[in-house]
Amino acid sequence: MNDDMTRERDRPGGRVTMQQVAAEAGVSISTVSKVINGRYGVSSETFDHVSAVINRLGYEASLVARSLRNTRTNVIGVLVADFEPFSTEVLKGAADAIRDTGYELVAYSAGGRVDEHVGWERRYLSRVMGTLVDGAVLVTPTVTDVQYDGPVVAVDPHTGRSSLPTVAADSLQGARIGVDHLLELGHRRIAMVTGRPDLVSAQLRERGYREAHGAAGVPVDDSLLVLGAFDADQARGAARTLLRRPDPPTAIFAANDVSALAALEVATELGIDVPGRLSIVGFDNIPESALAHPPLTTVQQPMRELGHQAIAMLVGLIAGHHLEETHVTLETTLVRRRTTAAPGAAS
Amino acid sequence: MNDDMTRERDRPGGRVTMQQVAAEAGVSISTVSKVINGRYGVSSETFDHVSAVINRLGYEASLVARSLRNTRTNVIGVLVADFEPFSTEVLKGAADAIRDTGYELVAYSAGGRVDEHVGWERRYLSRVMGTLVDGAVLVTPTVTDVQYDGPVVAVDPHTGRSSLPTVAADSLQGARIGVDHLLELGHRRIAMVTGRPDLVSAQLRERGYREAHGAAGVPVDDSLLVLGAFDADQARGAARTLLRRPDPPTAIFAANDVSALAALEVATELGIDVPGRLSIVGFDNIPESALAHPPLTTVQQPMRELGHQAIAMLVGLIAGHHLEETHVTLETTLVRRRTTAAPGAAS
DNA sequence: CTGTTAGCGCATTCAG
DNA sequence: CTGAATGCGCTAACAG
Repeated sequence: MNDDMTRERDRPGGRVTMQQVAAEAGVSISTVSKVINGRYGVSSETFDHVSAVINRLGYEASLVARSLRNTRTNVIGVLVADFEPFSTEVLKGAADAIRDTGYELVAYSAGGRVDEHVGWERRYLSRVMGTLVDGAVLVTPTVTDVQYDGPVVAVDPHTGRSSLPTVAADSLQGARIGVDHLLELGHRRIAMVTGRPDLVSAQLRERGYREAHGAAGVPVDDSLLVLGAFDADQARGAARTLLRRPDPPTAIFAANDVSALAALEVATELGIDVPGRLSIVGFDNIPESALAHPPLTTVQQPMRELGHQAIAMLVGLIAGHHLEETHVTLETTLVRRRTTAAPGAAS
Repeated sequence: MNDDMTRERDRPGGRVTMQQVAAEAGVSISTVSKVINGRYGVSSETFDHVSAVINRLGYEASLVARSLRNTRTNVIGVLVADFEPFSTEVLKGAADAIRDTGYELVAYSAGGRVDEHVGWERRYLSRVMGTLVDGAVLVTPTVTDVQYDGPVVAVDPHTGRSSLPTVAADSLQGARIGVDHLLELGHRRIAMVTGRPDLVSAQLRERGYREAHGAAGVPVDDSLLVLGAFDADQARGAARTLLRRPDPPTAIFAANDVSALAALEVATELGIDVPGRLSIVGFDNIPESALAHPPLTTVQQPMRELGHQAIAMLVGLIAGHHLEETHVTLETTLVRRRTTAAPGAAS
């Protein structure tokens, strides 16, 4: 602890302000501002002097104060409900895309306490748009009335007609190939752990599930569809319900990998061999899915590419460009690993 | 005159301000502020009326303006050089830890353009500390003089004695078990693709490599140590140098998984069978490592736990608690997959 | 070339 | 109980 009063750091965290730089350099605040922003109208002598003081004090302009004053901040926001595998993959793609744009990236999350208030994206948007960030990418937004007139792009968006530009994977096609794979292996009792009903992606996956059955002439048993809501806990419950039935399914198609991994966990817990007695197919191909035992067969969606595209569109929007495509859809592919086999192929 | 009363939404993004709420409700700005912050001194009548207007307009306080005014923001910052596998895993752990704290999380990155200015963390810190965030977690900071007196915790920190509290995995022990594994398999010419020399973790991994050799009585050939700097491109170059030697090593120990994966790529490219003619061991166990062909044998460090611990320490720090341990070290374990075998075991 | 002034959106005194 | 005034750190007009 030093008692010396020579330092005038009053804010916690030891922030140095322009005020202090100006005082130290013996000039006015606005002169410091000019030096920092490289504005003309400063003698090279003062410039050097002030620069030296700035370096010595380690001054750096407060993002917040600057944001409040300026319209442009040069920062793009990625708004997520939580940092989980899907959103972080999208984030990696966004980071990749932003590298050459000159923008900085801020990812913002309320820490998963989303259910408290449906419509978190609306609140987040109000909080940061127009001040902290120049534009925002919304990852899996839930509400239907995000009628925002600023530059905003949604990834894997909600139900309902949205005026927002969107980027999403082709969930319908993806579910088709996932369920077709199971059907081709000979499965006839295929259960589904469904996703969050408010998300378009979840609805399409269920539709794909039904269409695949229809195309194969296999009737759908509606009691085999259980809500998993893209949530590990809920999906575990759903899987338990399914697998404890007197007539359990021979396969489970899960609306996302987190749910599929949960189902795999439950199967192991109940002593059900996978893929011997139960086949499981997921959706997403999050990196974690390859780490499972056995590694998960899943429908891959290009998560990073989703983030990449969203940033590209957003940057165009901010620049005032007109978007060619306002609703971009990316393809999915099947990744065969070890959780699927023909039914009754007990090991 | 009252020209400013007629002002509509001038900010882009359609942000609603207190100004507009006040005008719409026919009250003053300070009354709106009181309603929002639940301050006493407002009649329940006005309270209800103003609340109604707030809901109708969808008003939400600007994070930026509020940050500027208040000392506390209830937001914690995670500052990263880039959103890559390691930092995003730490981020997941941080998100997990923050769930019950009431804090929100902001992850900030300059978009990988770090090399332009060494010491990015110093700048980031100045930008956000004391205004946007109440405290910060620094992921793999590089400079040696981050002498910040605010609540800051470093994950996998830099070289030199740091006054900052730190959280890191036991790199020395990790490197020991990784190299021991190779030694036990019978390898005697083990190369190492080293990490970023400015990071303590990288130095310890090299030391572990040397100690393992010493303990086994196997001399170290210094020409077998090549700089990879935790960077994919650089590691690829290093691996190429190593594998094109007339007397190539029979195994490579890489300072992190990104480097190991790069080495694997080069081996494939050169037609060298892994693990038949070359064994590879990585460090980190990022999710991607299991996706490789063949899946990577690696030393796992608890990346999420790193983030979790850092947040726990930071929250304590912000609350003014005294830290029990200022330098936390977590254990590592070996994950055997398919990139290691006895030397000369050509397939 | 430099300093003074006026806010950005909000929370907090302190008068009325 | 309510509103006008002040300032957080900064930039952009405008004065000197």
